[in-house]
Amino acid sequence: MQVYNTLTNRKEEFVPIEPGKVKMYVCGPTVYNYFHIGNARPFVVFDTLRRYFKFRGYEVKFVQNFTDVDDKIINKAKEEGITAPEVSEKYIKEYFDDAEALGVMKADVHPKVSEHIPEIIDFVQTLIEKGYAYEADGDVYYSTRHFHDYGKLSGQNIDDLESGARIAIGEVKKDPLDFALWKARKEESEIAWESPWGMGRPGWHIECSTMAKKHLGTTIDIHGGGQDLTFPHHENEIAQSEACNDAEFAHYWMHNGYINVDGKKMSKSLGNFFTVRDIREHYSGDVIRFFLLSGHYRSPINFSDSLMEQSKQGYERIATAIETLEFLMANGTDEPIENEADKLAALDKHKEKFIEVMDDDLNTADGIAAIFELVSDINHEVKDGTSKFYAKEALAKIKELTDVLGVFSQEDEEAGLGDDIQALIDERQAARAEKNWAKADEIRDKLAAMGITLKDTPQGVQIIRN
RNA sequence: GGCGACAUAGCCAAGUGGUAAGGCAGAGGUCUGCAAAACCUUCAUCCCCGGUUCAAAUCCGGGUGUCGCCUCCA
Repeated sequence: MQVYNTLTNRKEEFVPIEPGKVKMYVCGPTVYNYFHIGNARPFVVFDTLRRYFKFRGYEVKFVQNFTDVDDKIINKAKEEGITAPEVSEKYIKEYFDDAEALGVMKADVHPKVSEHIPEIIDFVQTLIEKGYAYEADGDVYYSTRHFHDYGKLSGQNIDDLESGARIAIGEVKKDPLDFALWKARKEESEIAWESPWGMGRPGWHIECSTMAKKHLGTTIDIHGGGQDLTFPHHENEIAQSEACNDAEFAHYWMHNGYINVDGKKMSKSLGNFFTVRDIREHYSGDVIRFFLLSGHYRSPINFSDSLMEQSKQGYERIATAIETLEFLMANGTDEPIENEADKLAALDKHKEKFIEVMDDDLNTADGIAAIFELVSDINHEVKDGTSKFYAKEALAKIKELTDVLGVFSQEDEEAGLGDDIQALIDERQAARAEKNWAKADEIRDKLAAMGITLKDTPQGVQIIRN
């Protein structure tokens, strides 16, 4: 498999550290709010990568952190008059709610900063001992210039960076490029832990270095995140981890592109963001996921109502095919259709195509196209009805691929039809038999208003719940 | 100022040297009591200019435009 590596700015053949195994670390959310669709992109993209690796036979250990100690959380707690842990707990719960809707699987480990303070302190201590960090008034800073590889990920030259860097008020850094590993507590009310440097809390970057090391070891295969984390966050992680561990931190750095609104990056500060929670009011998590995978993960994608609508329509095309096959599994013929086995075997070319394009740096846009072509071939066959067996096998072929993308994989509970609804359907069938079209249509409209769509097929009435 | 990305049909989006995937929308048709779904047909020469090549959307050079990172940010 080829993967685009930000470290080298090109696609590279993926070679795992341990054959057959992949160790992945993906930066997770700071839990102070519902996440927006821009935040959702890396969750979905790297979940898809994880699923694809599994599909290809790898054993994957996937770690995604929760940043539950942070200025934004502290501020939110102040605003709402509750404690910081209360804020983070709430939004961790909300994260799982939205993530589940998006088909994002739970990580093998979801480490929290608050549960790794001793490890973080040890990590910082080691950096101080090795001369990469220094304490100043209860803060601890990383001496960026001591790390000779600084800038290797983002392609920045340390001297060019210098001119843009600033020392904020209250900071006591020796160099503008130095960044905080540990921050001294400013107010009594702030959440803080004891440390060799007094009461305080970890800086942002140190947590990922520490938690990745603890749960995945000193060198990992893939580190993922949004493009905006490349600098400074990931650059700093490299500086910390490689200085501390004397080992390469990650072999492959993968970054997803942004979600744009009217051509501009969606961000909290611009206020042009849409939370997944809100979008879910109008579109299912599955459709949102389908939308996110409709372009290549490194390309920016626009978000808008009409684009969501387009994605939904495309999604429906696959959904309809699945529904029809499920219907035919019960209502198709028992007799095999002509050349059934050959026709099923011929469908495998789409799976081969799917693998070919997904192997090329996770080209989900092409992967979806392969599924569309598979659906198209199946629809062609289904046009005149098929056997139950064909329907079952064809459905399995679609599901095998959609499962990798993480769509159509959630079991929708098969709630039985209410007696009243079944009665209406029976009544309509009777009306149709009498050619009482007015009455039949009236009942169909009535059911439609209740969210039940009826399709009159040669195999009988197909009932679709919306 | 430094670093980087992108520009393909009405819309979305693959394709990075051999003559434009796929989806949405639109138009016409088949099927259907009507519908829905499906199926068939139809719908681009790839921002501009120059170059390399037998051959370029794809490589090189120059423009133009859009966006991003360099500050919290997925």
